[in-house]
Amino acid sequence: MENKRITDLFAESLDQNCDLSEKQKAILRSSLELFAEQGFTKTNTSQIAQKAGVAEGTVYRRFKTKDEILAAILAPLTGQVVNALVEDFTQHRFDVEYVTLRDFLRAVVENRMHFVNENYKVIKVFISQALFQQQLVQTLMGEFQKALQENLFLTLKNLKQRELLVDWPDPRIFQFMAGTVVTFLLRVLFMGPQDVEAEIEMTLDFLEKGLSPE
Amino acid sequence: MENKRITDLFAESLDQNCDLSEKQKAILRSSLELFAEQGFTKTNTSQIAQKAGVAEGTVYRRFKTKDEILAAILAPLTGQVVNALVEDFTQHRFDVEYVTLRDFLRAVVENRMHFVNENYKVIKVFISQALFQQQLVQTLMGEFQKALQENLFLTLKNLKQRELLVDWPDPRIFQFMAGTVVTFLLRVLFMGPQDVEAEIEMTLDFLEKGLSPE
Amino acid sequence: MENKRITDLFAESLDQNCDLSEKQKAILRSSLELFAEQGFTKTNTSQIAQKAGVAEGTVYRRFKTKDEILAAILAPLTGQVVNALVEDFTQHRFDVEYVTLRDFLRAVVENRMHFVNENYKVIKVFISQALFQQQLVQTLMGEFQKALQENLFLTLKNLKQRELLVDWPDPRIFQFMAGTVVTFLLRVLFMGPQDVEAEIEMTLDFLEKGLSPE
Amino acid sequence: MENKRITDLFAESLDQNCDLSEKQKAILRSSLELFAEQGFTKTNTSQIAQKAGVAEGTVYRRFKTKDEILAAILAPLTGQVVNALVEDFTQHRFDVEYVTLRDFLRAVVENRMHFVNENYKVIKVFISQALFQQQLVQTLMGEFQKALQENLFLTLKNLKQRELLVDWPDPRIFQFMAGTVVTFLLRVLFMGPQDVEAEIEMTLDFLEKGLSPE
DNA sequence: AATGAATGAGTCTTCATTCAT
DNA sequence: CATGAATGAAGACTCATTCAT
Repeated sequence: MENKRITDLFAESLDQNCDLSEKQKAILRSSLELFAEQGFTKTNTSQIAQKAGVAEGTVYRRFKTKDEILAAILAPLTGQVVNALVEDFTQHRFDVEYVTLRDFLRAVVENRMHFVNENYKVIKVFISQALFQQQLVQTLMGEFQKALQENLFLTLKNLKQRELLVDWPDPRIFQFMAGTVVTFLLRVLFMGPQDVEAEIEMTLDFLEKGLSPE
Repeated sequence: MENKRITDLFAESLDQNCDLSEKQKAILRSSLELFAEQGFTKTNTSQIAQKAGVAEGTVYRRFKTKDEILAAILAPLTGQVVNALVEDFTQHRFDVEYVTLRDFLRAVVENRMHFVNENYKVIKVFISQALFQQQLVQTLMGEFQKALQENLFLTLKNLKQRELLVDWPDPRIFQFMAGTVVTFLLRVLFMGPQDVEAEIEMTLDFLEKGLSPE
Repeated sequence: MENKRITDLFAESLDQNCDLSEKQKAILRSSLELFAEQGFTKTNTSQIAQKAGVAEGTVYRRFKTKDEILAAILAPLTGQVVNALVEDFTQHRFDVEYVTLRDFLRAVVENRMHFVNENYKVIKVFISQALFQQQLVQTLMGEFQKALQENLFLTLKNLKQRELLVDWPDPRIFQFMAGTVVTFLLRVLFMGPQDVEAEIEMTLDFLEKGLSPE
Repeated sequence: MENKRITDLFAESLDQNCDLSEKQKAILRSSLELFAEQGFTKTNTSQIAQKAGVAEGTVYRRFKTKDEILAAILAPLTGQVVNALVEDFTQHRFDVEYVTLRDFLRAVVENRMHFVNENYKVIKVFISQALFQQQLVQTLMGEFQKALQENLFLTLKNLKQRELLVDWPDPRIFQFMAGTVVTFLLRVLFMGPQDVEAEIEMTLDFLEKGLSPE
């Protein structure tokens, strides 16, 4: 299922990365924990080494600098994940799968909420860094825009043609959908994982109402 | 206008604070600038002093620690601002001013967008701190909840009674409205100030549609 | 009486010093308090100013440096006081006054104990400085030796001639007498002023026994 | 010989402390040297590092703060030493060893003079700190009192029974003996190590005379 | 004369990074 | 490969001293 593909991003990403030894994986896992808990700058390399159960020198065998650890953690986000995130909308399935607008909205929003729930630590670290590094956002957004164009927007076009969706510009529609996920993200970031099931129906009520054709 | 009350928070806060000398204000201004640009930990006190045009020791005359500078910058946010942010909705005006749902939504959303546009630097610094300091969010949210209860939710009740607003729980309605502002905020944070006028009407279209009575 | 002359050295010294304004005296008084409480290096000029009730700049009007304050406090010790300390033994009085060895010992020891009791703060500051400044001790000892030669040792000679005192070298006799005062001083330094009357008789018992002719 | 047990405290303490590396011992040695020469506050960490031949950061690997270095230097004084200092007087030996009062006095005073001579730097640092930290004295004195009660005072009792010692209260007798050592200490502190042999006999003459039974 | 804000050299301390073992 | 002691550059903070008002 596509659900699988986009959840638990970090653990999977570690497992797939075969050129990392067990210790090196431990280092990244520990780093993520600490960065998410205290922030990047407040975390020092001795804490990382200790939590990973290795010597401080060992950290520097694979990662030449502390920044390289951060990069290794954020890499999946800017790499394969963006694709996974929009991959749901490949043309071949929307006719069959999205019979109603709500079906479509549910697929998109629910999946992203789960993604947020399961990867909020990486996201937290990413955001804290992106706030002060324009380039991080640029890169991610560039990838994202392209992927949106080639996938989500095609689906939107299809829905509009079938008169299941209001006839507004694609970016605007995307923005409103994203808004509900972002709101959910904020709650997760500041209060920990939330119950998706408890949120999803009311969110769909609102989006369906706001995005139905006039 | 109430518009004035909630915009350009930091500048106003500096002006009103009479127990700050010109140099001390310069220090806070420079600090905000640098914190928003590079983050708190990446900014060192010599940069602050240099940018403010004072000696490093001068920074420490008024502010005993670097953290105290940060606190002085964030103080207005958790203090007067929360109240100002919800103060607009005092009972005595909604009958007169908010003839339609769109009137109400416009007042709320437009004002918040302007606020975001003009104070995004303080907000950026606040968020970067709040990500790793639960307490900051707790405090702000505590204040915010109370203020919402006593102001916005009363207005919502009134609108529902007049059948101008869908009959959903107050927090859910607030969440959707906030979602659009938060989305706007993200754009401002990562790409700088945006054009409110260009955004507002389409946002209102969406909210009005999604929040009208069934 | 000579008792008066050597007690409460510091206050008297301040009063006699007519070229000091009231504020300047307050500065010295506060400094002594603080130096005796926390030590010289742990006391900063702002504390001195605050305790004296003046501005920090005022401190530097009369005293060019912090060290100069210290010097002004210790000056009496190396100046007039040494003389006062040995002045008791001027030749013209010992025949009359010191009928017995115990009379003599009592005069010397009791007076010094009172002196210690009433000036222990200055002494404390002096010792803490002298520990790391050979020169301070050199100066004081130089003065002291000379004064001893010209006064105390003459008395000792007289006592020996009258066969009231053991026939040991003068410096050795002085050393034993001083030893009892030094022991008293230590108690005062570390535990605050002591009861002289409670100590004096037993001390005299010991000294009289140890210094009587064989 | 018991002589060994109480002399050259600091060097012995370093050697016995196996959890200190050579560099760490060098740091403590250099620190003691500098503290004794200039005082604690006037000595900075870069001086310590330089004198020890290590980098400044190395100082802070083992000792978290500058104060911790001081504590590490003074630790032996308040710990093992007090016991060693009074341990000489265990009951089983005084009958045999101290045939005369002078034997006893010689053992006590001579040993302490040697101790003072060989450890005056630590003592100097201790005193400079104790002057402004009551607690240091409290701790040391508490230990000392107890040890005196259980050792020295027993010996005094025995000597009195054998009518070799004047029948005065124990603390008073101790005070007079200590007085001669303290006087010796002062000379060492302010003028460097002294010749014990040259002092001891005349000191014993005096003490023996002053403390013999009437 | 008095003030107290301003100064900046100097201190303690941290921590990313290196390297001999 | 792994270790962890060693490094030293850099940062937060202090405080004696100056000077315009």
